[in-house]
Order: sequence, then C-alpha cells, then structure tokens
Amino acid sequence: MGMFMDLERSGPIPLYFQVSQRIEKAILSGELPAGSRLENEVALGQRLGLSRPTVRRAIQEIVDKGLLVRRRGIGTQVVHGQVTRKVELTSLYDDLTNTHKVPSTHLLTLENRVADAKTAERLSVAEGSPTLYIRRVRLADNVPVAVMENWLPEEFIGIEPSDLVAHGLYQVLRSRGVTMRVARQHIGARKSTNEESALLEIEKNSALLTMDRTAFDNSGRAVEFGQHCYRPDLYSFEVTLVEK
Amino acid sequence: MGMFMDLERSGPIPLYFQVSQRIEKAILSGELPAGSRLENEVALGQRLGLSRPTVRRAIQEIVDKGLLVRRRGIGTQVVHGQVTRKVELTSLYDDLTNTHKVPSTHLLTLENRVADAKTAERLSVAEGSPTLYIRRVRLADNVPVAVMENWLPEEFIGIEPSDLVAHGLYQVLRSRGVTMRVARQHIGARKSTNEESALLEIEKNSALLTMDRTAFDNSGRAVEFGQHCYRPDLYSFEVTLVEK
DNA sequence: TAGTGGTCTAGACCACACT
DNA sequence: GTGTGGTCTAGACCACTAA
Repeated sequence: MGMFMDLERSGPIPLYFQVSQRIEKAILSGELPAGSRLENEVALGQRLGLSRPTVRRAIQEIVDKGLLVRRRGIGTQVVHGQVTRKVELTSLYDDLTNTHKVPSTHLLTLENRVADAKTAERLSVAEGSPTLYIRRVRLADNVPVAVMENWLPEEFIGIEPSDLVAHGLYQVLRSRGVTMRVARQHIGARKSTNEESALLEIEKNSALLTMDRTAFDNSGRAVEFGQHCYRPDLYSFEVTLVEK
Repeated sequence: MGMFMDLERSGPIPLYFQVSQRIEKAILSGELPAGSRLENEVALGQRLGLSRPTVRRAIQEIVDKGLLVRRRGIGTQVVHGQVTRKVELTSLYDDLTNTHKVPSTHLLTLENRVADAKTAERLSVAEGSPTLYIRRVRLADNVPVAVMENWLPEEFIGIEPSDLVAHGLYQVLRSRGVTMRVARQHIGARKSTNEESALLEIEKNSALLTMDRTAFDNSGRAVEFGQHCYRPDLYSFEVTLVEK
C-alpha cells in the first residue's frame, strides 16, 4: 500500500487528523475501494511511527462519518455504496455555496419583538424579553428556495439589513465572534400558505419541507431559533446515522 | 457533588460507559442543570479511581450527543435548552413502541423482483439480480402513519408475510443475524398520489414527508433500501448536530 | 492458535482562557 | 501564573473471529 504520509509533527494540525484526512481521501478517490480491508491498527501505527491510540482515533473519525466499519476479530473495512457529502452544522448559505449556486436574499422583515412563550422557551430567555426577528426569502441563482424566520436573543439587536443581504445569518454571527456548536433540528412537511406560495413562486397548496432549529454556541447558550420552509423540488436533507 | 458511583470493574460493561451513563442521567434529571459546570477531568478521574483517558472518553460520549460543550481553558458545561430524545439508527417500529403506541402492519405486496438500475445501485448488486420487494402500510394505534417500500438483497428472499405482520422489518433482519451499522438517509417532501391519500386516509394532494434510506450491516454491505412516505401530522424527524 | 479490534493505565507536554 | 481541555506515548490485558 502506498500510504507513505509526510506527517507534519511540529505543525498545529493534530497527527490523528492528518492520518484520518489521508484515509478519507483514499476512500473517496477509490484508492481504497468498497469492501476492502484497512491495514490493522498496530501495523499502521508502526509504519507511521505513531502510537496505537493515535491511529485508533484517526480511524474512529472515519467510522463516525459512516465510511468505515469495524469488527472485532475481523478488521476494518470500507462501507459499500456511493458516498454522499458529509452532513455538518451548516447554514443554507453554505449549502448553496458548496453546490456552486449563487445565493441571494430578499429581506422581508427585520424588527425587534418581545419573546412570546414559545420563543422564550426555545431561546432560554424570559418571556417578554426583547429579541430580534428576521424574515427572509433565500434564493439560489435567483430562484426562491426557502422562506426563513429567525429569532435571536437581545444582544444581536443591531444587526443591519445590509449584513443580511450580503451574507448568510451564520456568517454574520461568526463575524460577531459566535461559534455554533450544537443544533437540534426538527424536520417535517406541510402545505404552503398562499403567501408562501407567492414568495416561493409555486402553486397554491403545494407541499413544503419544514425545519425548525435551535442552535447553541460553544458556551451552551441558545443563540438562534428558526422556523424555515423549503421548496421540496429544490432542497432536501441528507443524514448519515452510525450505530455505536 | 453526590456522584458517588459504584463502578463495576469486573463486569462486561466498559467503565467509560458506566460513567457516561451516570453523567447523562444527572443531566436529564436536572441534577446537573443547564449551564452548570462539570467537575474537571483530572479531578473526576481521581475521585473515581480512573485514568484521565477513560474519563475523557466518558465525557466525549455526552458531548457527541449534544448535551455537553467543552472549551479549552474554561471547562465543560451543560448545554441549555430542553433535551429531546436522542436520535439513533432505529426503525419506525421502534419509534412507535418507544412512544407507547401500538404498531401494526398492513402488508400490501411481498414478491420477488429483479433489480432495476436504481435499486441495483443502491444495494450494490448487479442489475437484474433477484431482490425481495415489500410494500406496507404502517399504523400506530390503528391509524395509518406511513407507506413503506423496501428492497432487500437476494439472501432475504424467504421472509414470510407472517413475520412482517407481527414484527418490524428491522426486527426480522436482526433475528436473522443482521446488525445495522450505518444508514444514509435523504429527507424531503412532495404531494401525495391519490392511492397514497387513500391508504393514509388523508385528503387528496396532501403534503407528505418522504425518506429514502440505504442501510448497511457491520460488514459494510447494503442490506436494505427503502422509499417511505409519512403523514406529516403524525410523524417527523429529529436530528441533533454537533460541530467538531 | 494467531490475529484483530475494545478497553484501560499512568504518565507527558502543549494551547488556551482567565486572573 | 494557574487551571482547563487537547494531544500523544508505550505499553497492557481482554474478547472475539477465523483457520
């Protein structure tokens, strides 16, 4: 096997990450075909001059992505089936950019609102607290894809319309020093309202894909609650599940 | 803190799992409230008589579930927001049982079919190979919830109608020694056909939630491909995402 | 019996955040 | 400076699988 890796031992990139990146690349490129066996942990570690826990961690990263399967007494094998893009904590803006479409935004509403019971619960703030309310239509290559409603806690009051037209909401939050860490999503479907049909340029009473999400930053605090609906002919969700 | 744990050091349950279970329970019960800080890794390890890597692994399990957030130099804190049930690689049957509804099945079709191009690709078998085709209506408390189509590879030909009426498909597969390990899902929405409307007892042209899934066993082989549609008023998907 | 992954130890050094 | 999590080492023993 030609996996001679030039490991950067003094750089800031963890060794396990360098190894896992290399393995993932080998799988995605077909160098390690579906069903093939990976070199065992101990041998791989010796060949790379790494301890076994480090090699294990590298392999575990790929297992968690659903590309490898491990069996005790057997070995580690590449999962069959075409590989789809990995699922991450991204925004619609990122998704569209990654698929080489040009995103744009039509800002419908940007105003301060006091939190009702539902919003207060989702954002873990007191009912009646001030929040920032945003309603947008997101477009890809000038075709409307989604109608998005967001509520943000008080500290984000002050976000400008120009920010939201030029960038995605997550970009704006990142530029204010917020790092998203955890998101809890709920995905469903329903019929469109007449207003949504007009905004999304679809027939009345069409089927819509819906997603509610609460996102938390790296301190565990809720920083965004959103209710979104998508044109199902233009957007869907991919999820990879791995049993532990 | 009252986290005196009786660790079973000779039993088959890993120590890190015993610890992570105890921590998760403390969070879900409110013993560790949202925003509170967890005892640091080294101290927790000393108190429990465990090495630091073992304690780290226990904590990491909970972080991966989205209940804890770690920050270098700061500590480990409980994420805010009400905790929803964890997302796992489960079947609709399991979901319904867990919510204390009584599942049942109306078997529409059970027959052998040769794989067309799409099925062959999803199951990683040759086009024209024999496969088992199943079409069912799943009900909860005698209300129809979903119409499910499944294709299984050749070796499962021989599954009996009685198996599918009495148990979920995943139960049947487990009883034949198959362990699901990885699943790749695609979630979307569309309008119902007239036949689906009748089967699900909903209005014509209703919105449906759809899910396509390919599942792989612990050897990485595709064992099931399914196309399902759900009544959106009775079923939806929950997903927790954790940024790494 | 030989080989594999699963778990665990007892340290070490580093990067980062707060005081 | 002090305390935190992030990474890494060099072993050890065990459980499971296959020949």
